[in-house]
Amino acid sequence: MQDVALRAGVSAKTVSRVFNDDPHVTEETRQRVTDAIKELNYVPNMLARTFREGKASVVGIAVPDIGDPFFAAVIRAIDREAQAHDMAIAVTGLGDDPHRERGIVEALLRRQISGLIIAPNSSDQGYLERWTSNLPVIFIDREPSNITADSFVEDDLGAAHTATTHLFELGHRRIAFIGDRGNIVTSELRLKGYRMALSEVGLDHNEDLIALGPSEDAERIVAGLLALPSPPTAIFSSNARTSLGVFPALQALGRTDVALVSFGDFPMASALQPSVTVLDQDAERLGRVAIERLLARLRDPDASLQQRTVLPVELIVRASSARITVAS
Amino acid sequence: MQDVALRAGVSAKTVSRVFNDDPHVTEETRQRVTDAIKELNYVPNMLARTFREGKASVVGIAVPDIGDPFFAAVIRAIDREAQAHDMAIAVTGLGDDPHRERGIVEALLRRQISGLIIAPNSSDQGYLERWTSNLPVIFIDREPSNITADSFVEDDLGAAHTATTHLFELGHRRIAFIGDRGNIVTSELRLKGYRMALSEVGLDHNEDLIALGPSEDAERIVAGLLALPSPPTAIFSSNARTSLGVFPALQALGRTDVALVSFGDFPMASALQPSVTVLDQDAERLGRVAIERLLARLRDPDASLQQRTVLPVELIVRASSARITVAS
DNA sequence: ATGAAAGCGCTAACAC
DNA sequence: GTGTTAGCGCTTTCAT
Repeated sequence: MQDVALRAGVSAKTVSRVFNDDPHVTEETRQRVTDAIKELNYVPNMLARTFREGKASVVGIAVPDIGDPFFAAVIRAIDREAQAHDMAIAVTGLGDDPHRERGIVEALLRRQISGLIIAPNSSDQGYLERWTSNLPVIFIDREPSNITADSFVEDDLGAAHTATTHLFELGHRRIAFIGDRGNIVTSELRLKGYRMALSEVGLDHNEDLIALGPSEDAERIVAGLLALPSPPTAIFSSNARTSLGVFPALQALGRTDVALVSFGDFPMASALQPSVTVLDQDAERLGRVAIERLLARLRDPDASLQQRTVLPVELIVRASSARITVAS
Repeated sequence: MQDVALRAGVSAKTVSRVFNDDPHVTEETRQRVTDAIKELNYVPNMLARTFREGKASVVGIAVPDIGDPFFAAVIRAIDREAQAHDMAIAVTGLGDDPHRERGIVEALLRRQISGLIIAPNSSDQGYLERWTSNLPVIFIDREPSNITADSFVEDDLGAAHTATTHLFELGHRRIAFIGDRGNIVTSELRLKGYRMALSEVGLDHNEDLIALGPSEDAERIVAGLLALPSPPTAIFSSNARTSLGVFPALQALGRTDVALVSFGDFPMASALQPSVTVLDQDAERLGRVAIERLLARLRDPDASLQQRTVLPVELIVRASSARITVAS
């Protein structure tokens, strides 16, 4: 910058002014500076600027798995909006181990990001307390624990309830629940919705029909369920990751007659045979509302906004839960 | 930091030393400082540190579409490795318009990132010239244009050739090519491989069988192809995005008898009926080699490493290109 | 309209 | 083993 100033015969401050479109610069001076910038190929050092400002214009994003189509879509939506506001996004995958969450997230926070959007993995975000005073934190997909912050979550309990009831109404009486460990609290809510629905219609809780395990084990889990003395006639797969394993497993076993509902849409769900009934979460919208709230908090940290927002989840009925005859 | 120093009765530099595990500190002093840090809840300002160093320990990643399962997987692989090296990743989506590439990428570069991994969209990266002198830039998925840099690309031409030949050997004589505009150069290479294969076996180039258009239009495109006087008996879909549209389109038309090969694997490809033959690109590996090269360049900018690496693409034959009778 | 000085938080270089 | 000084590139404040 000094070089530019020298070359243009002005002070560093004037160069700075030109860059920031400060109106208090003569057109002529501006021109001289602009030329010098061109000639020297000068590029302002963003790092110095953000350092000075004490905040990087970067939105931090932490999700369990960047590769998950759902989160990938969320990230894309956030990126789009961030770009429009000259902000960058720093993304980090939390991975499977809840104990690593804190370390990974704090590594991000140390970078003085201007805000954080997080889909947490662990069941305690108390560690964020010390950061939230000067940093907007928005929770998505999952409620925060041991801390208050803005959150946008799906109606896990309600949607699971809807799906389970849907299967019951089709005549199913033995409905299995398959979950993984990707996101413990969310899974629990969905399990709760499932249980609640069964209770309401007076179906016994049959714990054998509840199978939790890593999504890679889907095939084994499905096989186990179907080998039960009283096998399920329907499966509620509690997230898209498991569904990606459950469907092929059913297919491999030649048991596509077993009804299936997936919590979370996934690519090709409608093209499979049978097409798969899903609870659609609308990742795009989730990302959008999260970044919008983040920007709103940045503008006015103390604005009184509804803290907890539950986004509706839509049941898209397809062939995998068609009204078919159910063996009793 | 001053506060901590004061409280511990030492100088700022000593605090810095403690943080950086400088061995030249008495155990006792170290303890006092550590205590003070705890008490004051002091968190070192990453921004100041990186500013001082002149480089942010951030890997920039620019891809056409963050939501694309392929790129999402690449990003995940990079993130994993970056985390292990205490680096963050700043991701940005290039979008559909090649003209916006430069602006979006330079916005990233201005942040003094320590390296860039880019899957470019436009056909001219000359604008990167001025940056490459102090910044390692790694191209993935696509060769750079008008600039030399490390690159890791798939064997687009060869794989397209393989797929086309594969279809020919199954007896197909009218093989359509469907492409989109997501990544122009890559598409062209694949088209070239397709044409080359057809030439070699002495098949006329029938331009009617080559359909380019946005992947959202897949249904219309497929319908158009099948409505030709001499419709294709096989389709080569030149990327996963289009395949995601082509398959459902074929299904909707009740024409799953038309053979299909997809350049790029996609979720559920093996569970569809018929399961879809794909050219698998191994996103995971691509991300890994890219970040590894980036780190190598960071360590030694002038190391002599093979600049252009072509990664093999594997043809995974499934039912959609089974040896079936082909109407002539 | 422009400039001079000071400082953001940190650390390398050099004392002591 | 510890402290002092200086400066990274920029912008805010206050002069001029």
